[in-house]
Amino acid sequence: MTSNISIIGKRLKEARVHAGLSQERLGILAGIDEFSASARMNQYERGKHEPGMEIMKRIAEKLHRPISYFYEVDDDLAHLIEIYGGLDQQRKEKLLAIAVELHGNQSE
Amino acid sequence: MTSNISIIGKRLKEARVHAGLSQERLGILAGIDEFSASARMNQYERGKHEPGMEIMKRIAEKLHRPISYFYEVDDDLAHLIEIYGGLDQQRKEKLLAIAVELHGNQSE
DNA sequence: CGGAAGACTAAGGAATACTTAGTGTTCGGT
DNA sequence: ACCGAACACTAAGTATTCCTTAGTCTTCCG
Repeated sequence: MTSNISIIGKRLKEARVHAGLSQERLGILAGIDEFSASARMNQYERGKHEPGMEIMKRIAEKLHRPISYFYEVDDDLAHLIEIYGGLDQQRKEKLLAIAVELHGNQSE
Repeated sequence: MTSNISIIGKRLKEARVHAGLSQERLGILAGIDEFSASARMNQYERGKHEPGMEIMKRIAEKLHRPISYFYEVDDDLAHLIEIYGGLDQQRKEKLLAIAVELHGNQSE
């Protein structure tokens, strides 16, 4: 069992397992034809093929993560993105405001 | 002149113009062959074709943004990602800690 | 064991991206 | 206004990658 080669595969697996879905089921939920869902999702997860953005958007929805999560290579940033996606609107705004402020007083 | 159809195109253009680069120059910097750099970058920016993740990584580097920035559809989150990318390590950690905390006291 | 469920793969046909060879467009200089 | 340069943009064909099909392999549990 070799380690994951692609970032998309790594993120996909983490989020799918967390959601308690099989590769095939997730693919079907995302609108992939039932006869190819298993193969396609496996190819994405193993890094054999890269999904297009349209299907990736639908997968992200079903896994309750922002789409950018699946493309981020930095684990800390991926984590930040994941958390942001789970916040309510008020806290999203607050977090963004804090980020802007942190950025501001870095420049001077 | 119609508006941008793809998210990648929109983010790409914003970041490229901000960096003061031409489509061709950016493509060459990202390692694309000089004879096709202009066409390819234009196709990405107009949403005609989708770049693979490898080339997208190199483009992101040259534009000093995290790769996830180019895939995020939510403008606020894209902004957060952009800011995070520009912070020093200490502030990155601080921001992530704040996010974790915000997430924590949301649950109870 | 036998069956079911999930993970995974090779191979070929289908779809998409990349290269080539240009045409538009904009703008500064004379 | 004209010219040239730089940049933006595009059609079309070839090259490359993905999607579908048709399975195998593995694990688990009755």
